[in-house]
Amino acid sequence: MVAFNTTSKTYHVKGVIPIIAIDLRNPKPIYEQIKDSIKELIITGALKQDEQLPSIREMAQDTSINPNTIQKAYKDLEAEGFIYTVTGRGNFVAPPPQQVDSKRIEKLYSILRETVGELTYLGDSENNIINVVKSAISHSVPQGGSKQ
Amino acid sequence: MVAFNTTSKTYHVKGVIPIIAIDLRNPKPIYEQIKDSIKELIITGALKQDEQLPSIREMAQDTSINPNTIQKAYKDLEAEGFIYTVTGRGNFVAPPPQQVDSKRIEKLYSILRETVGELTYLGDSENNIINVVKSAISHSVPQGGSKQ
DNA sequence: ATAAGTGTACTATATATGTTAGTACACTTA
DNA sequence: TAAGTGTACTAACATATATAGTACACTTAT
Repeated sequence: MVAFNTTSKTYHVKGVIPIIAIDLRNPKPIYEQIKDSIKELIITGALKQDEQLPSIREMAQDTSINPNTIQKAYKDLEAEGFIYTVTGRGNFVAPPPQQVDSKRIEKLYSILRETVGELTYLGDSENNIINVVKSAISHSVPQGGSKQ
Repeated sequence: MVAFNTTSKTYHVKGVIPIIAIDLRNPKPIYEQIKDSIKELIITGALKQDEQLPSIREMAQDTSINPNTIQKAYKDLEAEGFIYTVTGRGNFVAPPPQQVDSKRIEKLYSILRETVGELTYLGDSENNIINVVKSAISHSVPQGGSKQ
């Protein structure tokens, strides 16, 4: 279920989906790496609504990451609406957002502009950029719909 | 030349261009905010090649930010190729990159995919996203060319 | 009721990062 | 020589990150 060396670990859900890729050399905090991994699995539809996530203790055991660190990741994800938590039962994938979160969207637009601006400055072409964007859109799951 | 309250400052270059918007409430480190501001001015063409940036001491004075923090921002920007430094003279806007930095581009693609993925998940439309992207491209300065 | 498995809430400790403060030195320009 | 550059340190402090350990509340199944 788990494979790792000194610096990186890959953790699987249901024995199949690689849910987490942790790189201890990566300056990004571990709890952020966990958040990013789970967000991506939800966004791409690899984890479906109401599906149960590994428990804090289980994931901590299997990855040798401290339970407090896992808990922080889950707490953040719940605050951001990606998962919901039921005490005594566990953590589950939240339904896709029904309300438009304009604040978050503006924040993401800001990141988008920065990223695209630098890509253009580095000499990347509009075609290349648009292709990456369209591919990312087609691999995401909007409004709880299915994909591909 | 400077306007600020307790939590945010705006610093100007040549008395006109707002070069830096620092928000002390922002969890993003100050030196990162400085880097982002200067990168954006270079990418959008507001600062031109070989143009001199404010000296470390001057900017530190005017913003009440510690010189060490400014220095860190400049050092990073030089390492990333956005500016060049001449001891005894100052910091200047570097020429646009001639070599393709595939590693950086892949990193930016990764950020792009994450951002676009979440936007799609939040229910934003392909049209909206593409429009933001195209607008960002048109406001950037590729290959040292002029703009608009 | 009990046991096992959940999440939650603490305290404490160690380490890394960010920021400020101060000093000294080398280089450039006038 | 003086003034203005960048550079390189040390020191101190605050905050963030991660681990360790403990205790408690809730849920499910027995």
